[in-house]
Amino acid sequence: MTTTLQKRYEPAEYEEKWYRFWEAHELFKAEPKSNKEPFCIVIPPPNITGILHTGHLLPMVLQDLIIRFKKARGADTFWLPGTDHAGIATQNVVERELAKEGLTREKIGREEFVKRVWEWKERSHDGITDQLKRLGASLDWSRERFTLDEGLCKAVTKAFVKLFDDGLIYRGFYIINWCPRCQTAISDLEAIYRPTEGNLYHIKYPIKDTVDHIVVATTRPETMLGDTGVAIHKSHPKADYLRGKTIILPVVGRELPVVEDDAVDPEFGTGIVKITPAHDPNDFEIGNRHGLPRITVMNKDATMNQNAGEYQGLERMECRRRLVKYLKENGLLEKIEPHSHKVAHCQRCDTVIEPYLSQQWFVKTKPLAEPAIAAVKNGDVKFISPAWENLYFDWMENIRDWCISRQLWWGHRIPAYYCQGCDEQIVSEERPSNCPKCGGTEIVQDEDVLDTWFSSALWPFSTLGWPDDTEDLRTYYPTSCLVTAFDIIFFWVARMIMMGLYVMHEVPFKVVYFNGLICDEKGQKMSKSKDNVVDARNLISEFGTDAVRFALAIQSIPGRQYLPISEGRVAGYRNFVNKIWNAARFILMNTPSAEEGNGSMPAAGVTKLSDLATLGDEQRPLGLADSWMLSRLARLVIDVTEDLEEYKFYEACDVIYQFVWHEYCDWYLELAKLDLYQDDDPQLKERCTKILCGSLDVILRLLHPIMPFITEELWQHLPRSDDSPISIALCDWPESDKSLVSDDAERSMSLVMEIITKVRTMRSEMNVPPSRQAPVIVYTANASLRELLRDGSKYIMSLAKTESLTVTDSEPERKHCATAVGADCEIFVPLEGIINFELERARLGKELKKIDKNINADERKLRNREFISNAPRDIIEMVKKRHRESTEQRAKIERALKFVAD
RNA sequence: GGGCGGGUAGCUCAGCUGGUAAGAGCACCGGCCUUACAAGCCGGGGGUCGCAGGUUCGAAUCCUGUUCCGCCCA
Repeated sequence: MTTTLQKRYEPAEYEEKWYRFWEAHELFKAEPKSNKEPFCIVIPPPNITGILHTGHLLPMVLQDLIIRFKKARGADTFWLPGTDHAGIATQNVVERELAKEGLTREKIGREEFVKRVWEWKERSHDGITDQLKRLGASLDWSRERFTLDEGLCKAVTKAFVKLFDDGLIYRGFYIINWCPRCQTAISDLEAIYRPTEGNLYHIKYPIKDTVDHIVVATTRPETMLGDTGVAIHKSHPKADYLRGKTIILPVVGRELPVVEDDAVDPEFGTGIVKITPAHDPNDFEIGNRHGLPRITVMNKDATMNQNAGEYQGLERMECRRRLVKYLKENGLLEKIEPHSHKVAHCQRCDTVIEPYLSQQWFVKTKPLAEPAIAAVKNGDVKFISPAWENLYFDWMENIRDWCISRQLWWGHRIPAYYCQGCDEQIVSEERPSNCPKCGGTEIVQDEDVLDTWFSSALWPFSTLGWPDDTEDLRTYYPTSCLVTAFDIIFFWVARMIMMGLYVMHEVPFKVVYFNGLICDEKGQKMSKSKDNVVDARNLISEFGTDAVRFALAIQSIPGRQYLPISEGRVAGYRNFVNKIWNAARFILMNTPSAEEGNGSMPAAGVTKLSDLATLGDEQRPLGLADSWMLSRLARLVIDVTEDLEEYKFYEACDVIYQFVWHEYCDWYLELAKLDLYQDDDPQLKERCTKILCGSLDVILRLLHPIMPFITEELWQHLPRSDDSPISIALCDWPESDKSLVSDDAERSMSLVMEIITKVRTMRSEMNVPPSRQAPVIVYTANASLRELLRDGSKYIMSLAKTESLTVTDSEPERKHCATAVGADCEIFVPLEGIINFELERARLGKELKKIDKNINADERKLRNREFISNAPRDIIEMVKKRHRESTEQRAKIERALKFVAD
C-alpha cells in the first residue's frame, strides 16, 4: 500500500499543473503530416470585448470533449483557437473607457483611438486565453488567429474584391437601420424589434384650393417635415375624390402630390398615408415607384437638420413634442390614439433605431443563399438537432441584402478608393497609385469598415491560411464540426455556409452542433441588467473545472434551447468528481507500488477490457461480481462510444454517472472487498487488484474527454509499462466488444442484488440497527437459484449484514420472521423479540396492494380477446409470464400475512 | 399577424419511430461516523405525463381541438 491520496479531491492543486504539462509536451498540436484522419474544429472566436461568462463556456466544453474523444479514437485532431475583433461592441467598450477619462474618440482621433483598442484587445485576449486554459481546452495555440491579423485582413480584402468583381457587392443610397448613438449603420439582424407603447397621431393635411383636408396617421410626427407625397390605395373610398389633387404639408407648406399605391394598407389608420421617402423603408419604395423626392430632415445624431426649418437643431423626440404642440394649437391635430407597436432598437446600445437614407455597401445575398440552402437540404451540412433547419430555411429563403458598411473606426477598412479628381470608385486589393480613369493621384480610401460578421463569415478558411494555398487549408478544410449557440444561426452559421461555398466551393463544416443558451436556475437568460450572470471563474474556483464541465455536458440535449445552471447543480457534480477520486483512492491504496513490484498489474492506458475478462481460468473462473462488472463495463463502453459519436452528450454523461456511482462504487467496490480484504488466498487478492486497476483505467479513459484534469491526475498513479503513453490524453479510446457482455452474469447478479436489497429494506423497516447482525433464510424450490445463492452467499452475507445465510428448499419455521417475497423465492429474517407485527403487517399490506394493482391490469389485458389476437406474441407471452409470477408472489405475501395476523 | 418549440415527481429535465408495471439528478423523510468517500452509506415516500376529444387490443408517445409558457420572423 503506497499511494495514499488525500481524502478529498482539491481541483486547484492539479488543474494548472496538468495543463502546463499538456502544453509543454505539445499534446494538442495538429499533425497535418500524419496519416491519421484529420478532424478539425474552428473555435467560435470569442469577442475581445471582455471575459467569458458561463454561457460562452458551454460550447467550449463540448468542443473540447469532442476533440479529446476523436483524438482517442485515432484522429489527427486540430482545434483552432482565435478571437474576434467585434467591431461595434469593442468600439463601444473602449469609448466607455475613454469617457471615464473625459475623452471621446473624436477628441483623440482615429489613429490614437485604434491604438487604444489594440491595447484593450491585448488585455482582453490574455484574459480569454487564461480562461480557456483553465477550462482545459485542448487548443493548438501555435495556430491561434485573430480576425484583424495580417492573414485574415488579406482574406477579407480578397473576398470583398472577389464579391465586388462578381457583382455581389454594390454601393448605393438606401434606407438602412441607423443607430444615432453608435453613429453607424447596422444590419437588419442587429435591429431588435421590441413592443413599445406609443401614439398614433392623426394629422390634418389641407387639400390645396379647397377648405377640405385629409387626415393621415403616423407614429413619428417629426418625419412629416420630410414628406414629399401622400399615398392612398386605389380601393379607398376617397381615391377618386383625391385623384389629381394637391395636398399642402402643414408647417412647411410644401405641395404634396397624391399617389395611388397597392402597398398602402386601407385598414391602417385613416387609410391615407404620408410618404417620407428618406425616413421610412416602405415610403422609400413607394417614393421610388412614383418618383417622389427624398428629403432628409435629420442629422446622423438624430437631431433635426436644416430641412426641418425652425425645428433645426432639436433632438428628434423634442422636435416631436414641439411639433405636436404646434399642430394642436393650430387645429391640425385631429386626435392622438395610444398605439402599441414594435420599435427597432440597437442590439448594442438599445437606442431607438432611425430608418435613415444613406450611402452604404451591400452584399447581394440571394445568389449566395441558394447553394447554401441546398447544402443543408442535401445533407452536406448536418444540423444537430435537425429542428434548427426550419429556422435556417425560413430565413435563407426570405433573405434580404446585407448592409456591410459600418461608420466605425475599429474593423476591416473597406478596400474601396475614390479619386478626388473625378470621383471614380476603385475597388481593389492594393491601394491604387493613380486613378485608372483620369490618372489623378489624389486617391482616398473609403472611411468605413466592414461589419464584423463579414470577416467571421470567412473564419473557417481564413484561419487555415486562405487565400494562400497552405497545408493546413488542404488538410483541414472542410472542417469537421462546428459547435455554436443557436442564436447566431443567421449572423454567423448561415453566412459561413454562404461564404464557404462561394469562396471555397465546399461547405465550411460537415456538422453543426447547436448548443443551448445558459440561463439561471429560474430559466431566465443571463444578463447583466438582471444581475443573474453566473461568473464562470467563480464556479470553477469553487467546484473545479471538471465538475463545471460535467454539469454543462450532462445538460446538453440536442434541440434544447436553455440550460439552467445553478451552484447546487454544479456542487452535485463536484460530489461526483469526488466520488471518482475516492473510488480511485480506494483502489490505489490496495495496489502495490512500483517499488513493491507492480509490473504484473495491468498497464495504464494499454490494457484492454478483454485482457481483464480472461483473467479467469478453468481452475479459478472469475467471480460473479467480476463477470457482472466487466459485462456492465463492456456495455458502458459501447454505449458511451455510440452516444458521443452521435453528439448525445447527455446520454453519455448520464450512463457514465449511473455506472460509476451506482454500479461500480455502490456494488462492485463493496463486493471486491471480499476478495481484497482476505489473507488466505493471495492469488485471488492479486487478481482482484488487477481487475480493479484495469477497470479503473478504462473508466478514467472514458471519463477523460469530459473530466480531463482529475482523470489525468488519477491515471498517472496507475501502474504502467513502457508502452503506457505519457498522458491519458494520448491513450486510445477503450475497446469494447459485444462478446464481453454476459446476459447470464447480469441476470444472476441482479437476483443476488435483489435479495440483498430486500433484506436491507426489511432490516431498515423493522428498525434493526445496522450494528446488529441477523440470520437470513432464503426458501426456494428452484434448484438453480439455490445453487446461485450458495455461490453468492458471501456477497449476501457481507452486503446485507447477515450472520448466516441458509438456502433451503424446505419451508422453514417462519414464526417471528420478517418476510419478503422475491422472484421465485421467499426471504425470511428471524427477528425474535424485535419483530413488530403491526409494522410487518403494514409492510406486507402495502406490497399486496401494489401487486394487486398489477395483477388486475394484466388480467384485464389477458381477458381482452382483441389483445390476444392483435398484440405481438412476445408481448402476450411477457404479460402472461408476468401475471403468473405476480400471482405466485401474491399468494406468498398472503401467506406471510397470515403468520403475523394477531 | 406568420412560424417553431415546450407543458412529465417539490425543482431542473430525460423518455416521445406506440407495447417489458413512468426514469435521472437535486430536494425531501427515516436510519447510520460500516477503516475509499458525511462532498458519504443504507432504506423510503412522491407523478390520473397541461386539459378535452379521437385513432388503437394498447397512448406520456400518433391525430384533432383547447389553454398556458418560451422563442424566431414580419
